[in-house]
Amino acid sequence: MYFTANALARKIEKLAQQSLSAVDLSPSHAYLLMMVLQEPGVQPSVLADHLQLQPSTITRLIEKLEEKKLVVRTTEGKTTNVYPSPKGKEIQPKLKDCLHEFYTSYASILGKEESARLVQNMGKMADKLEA
Amino acid sequence: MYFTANALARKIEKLAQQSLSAVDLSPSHAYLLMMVLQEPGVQPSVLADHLQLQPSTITRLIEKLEEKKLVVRTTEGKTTNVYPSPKGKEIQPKLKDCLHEFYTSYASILGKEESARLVQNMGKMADKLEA
DNA sequence: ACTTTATAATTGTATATACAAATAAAATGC
DNA sequence: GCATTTTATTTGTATATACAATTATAAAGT
Repeated sequence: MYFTANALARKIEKLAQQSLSAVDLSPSHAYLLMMVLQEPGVQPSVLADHLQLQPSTITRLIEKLEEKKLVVRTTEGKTTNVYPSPKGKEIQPKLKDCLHEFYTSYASILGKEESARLVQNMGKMADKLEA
Repeated sequence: MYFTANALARKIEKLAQQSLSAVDLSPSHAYLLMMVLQEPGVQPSVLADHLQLQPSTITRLIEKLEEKKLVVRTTEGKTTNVYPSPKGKEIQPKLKDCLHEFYTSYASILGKEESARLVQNMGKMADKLEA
């Protein structure tokens, strides 16, 4: 179980990286940017929740995207909002294409239904391990 | 898919860590040591193969176990052999218990059959992603 | 209103893993 | 039998993520 779960995660990661090479973003960065584009002003805590990553990790990801001038951060009191920059908005279509390519590439390898089922099962398992 | 696979891997990792706290080893170290105990003199390349990790990662894991005096390495020509140390042999029963506890803990959460099926499916998927 | 507690985000540091380059030895081709 | 290629391992460096501690602010209790 331990190895299988990890090996799969690493292989999926690799596949995603390949699909995303056109936008020069790691999978996590790409999904984070996607969320910011879909929900401008979203807070880090919300991102952490959706992406299932620790807040500190989110901070680091945002920093990287800020360096690349793809997002901007504004802080007001204890809350921070993350917005897409013009450059970030610009690459949205390309990004969407890449993410879709990632989907089709694993779906073609595993089959649409089978991959959907696997995702569902893994999710169920992850949920149960929550507690 | 991307997040689910990663989230699951991280949660499994955590669960394994908890089970292994009694032997103070990370899951990877524990499984590597287990393999060395079962096959004394095993080569890094074989370990890399079985544990599905890069050779460089195996080297790093062995280094750590050597520091802890749990294994020893001998090099002859271009091949290296890894053997358990007396201390390594000593903790074998405890290690076995911990790994079994890890198994029972996820099996109890997910059900025996369901977890077996998931492992199988993830493995199949990982294999297909090989190429 | 002031103290206490809870929440949001960040920073410092650590771990796991990988890739690419370096070494070194063995195997192969001619 | 030497030159070339392949194989095994290690080293240097980079990335992703986490945990624990810190900071800063807001909320709640009295």
